[in-house]
Amino acid sequence: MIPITTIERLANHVGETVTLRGWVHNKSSKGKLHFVQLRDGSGYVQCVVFKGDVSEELFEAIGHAGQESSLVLTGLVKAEPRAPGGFEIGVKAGDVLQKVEGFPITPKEHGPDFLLSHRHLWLRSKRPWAVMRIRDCVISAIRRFYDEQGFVCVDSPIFTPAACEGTSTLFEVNYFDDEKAYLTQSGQLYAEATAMALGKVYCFGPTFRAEKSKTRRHLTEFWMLEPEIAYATLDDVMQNAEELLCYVVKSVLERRQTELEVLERDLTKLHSITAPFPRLSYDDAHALLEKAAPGQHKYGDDFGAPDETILSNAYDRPVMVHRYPKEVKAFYMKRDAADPTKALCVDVLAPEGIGEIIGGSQREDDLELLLGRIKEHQLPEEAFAWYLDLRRYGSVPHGGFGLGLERTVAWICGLEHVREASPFPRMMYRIYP
RNA sequence: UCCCCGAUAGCUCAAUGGUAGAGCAUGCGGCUGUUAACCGCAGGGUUGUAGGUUCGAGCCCUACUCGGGGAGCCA
Repeated sequence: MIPITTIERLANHVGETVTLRGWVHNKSSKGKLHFVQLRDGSGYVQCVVFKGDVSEELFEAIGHAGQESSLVLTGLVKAEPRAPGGFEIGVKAGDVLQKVEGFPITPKEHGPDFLLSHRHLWLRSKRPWAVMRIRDCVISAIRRFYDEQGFVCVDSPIFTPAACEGTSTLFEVNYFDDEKAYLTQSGQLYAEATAMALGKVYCFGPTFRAEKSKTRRHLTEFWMLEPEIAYATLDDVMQNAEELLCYVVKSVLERRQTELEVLERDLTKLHSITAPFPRLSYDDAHALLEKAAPGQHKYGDDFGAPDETILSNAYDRPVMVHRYPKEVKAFYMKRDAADPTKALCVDVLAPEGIGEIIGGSQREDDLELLLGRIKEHQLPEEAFAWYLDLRRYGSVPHGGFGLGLERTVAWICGLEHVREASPFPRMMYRIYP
């Protein structure tokens, strides 16, 4: 009985005859010899078909099988230095399930519009393959990290009755009677409720922003991880974020080396991601900017994209900027007792121009102060009644953060644009496929 | 919402206002070590849409549509 295996596991089968099931990634023929670059989802391997080794029919069929033809091949696994990847299959038998002609995505250059319109097929290319496998590794590392620390995954709802922060543009859903509903823009408020119930929690799910943003850092729909920790201070939140990022990067380096090579990622940049990350107060960050680009940043304003670029380029690892002026931050953030003009918040800026990958804070835990802010921001008080209950019954210091999955993956993979970090990216002018 | 850029063969692009081209892909043929193979032959076009200027528009002008990059805002 010939074992069926995957390309990923070929190293365990050298010298054996195995069966692989996959697709033609590329092919070049040299008379009585076909080189088939086979892909099966787990990897890529070269299969060599000599005319004398297989039936006349199979040799002909493989000769006419274009890119993405589906086929099953059986052959001897050899270590072969001349082959890409180091292994090669000496094909003895097989079957072409479907012969394909004219697969649109050829091994040549393509523009972003064409590729995005063919995303369902583009995913079969090597780059997306590597990115999706790293994305998966990031997700599982995140879950493992929190699982090991005793966090409970409790997901927040996607439909919400009101805006979380009251500022962003939301997607309206017309379904619920007599009441407007929206797609969530953050699961945080609900995570605060579950943190009061279960202690240490996180939610991890899709998030929607209807902002008319058109940059390489923006998606209309993206995945966000939001841990929330009861009895945590801002320092605890920063430490947790730092540990998480180190754990995730280490995990990718250990488990996805081949994929990082496919992406030609500079590994030294990932190896330097170790604790401690630089911690910079807003005031220090402003001073740094004044020195680097005098007059560019106005004290009191939030940092713009050019400011963030300067700040992140100053370090070889993510930089944590904390204690922003309260005016530029959300209503639910607690004030710094040492300086009431500042909020106890932190933004983590990834290196290499990806920008903010984490935004977090210690939350306001005082009922009266929180109520005052809701009024100040002219938010609908009724919609926040349940949220205020959390400060009415056993309020404690607590905090958490939100991590943008696609931005994190884009940073780790060294991608130009976050859209490549999403299997089917949704953007302002793109909903297909 | 604002600023900048683009749209020509399936793809990536070229074409001084004067016969619309190349490479790749596709099909057929050749080749026993290819790595985006190579060689030969073949098919492939309402130049995004609508209007205008001109003897003549892929090229100049106007509007629109679609897309890309960036700003603001954010993860």
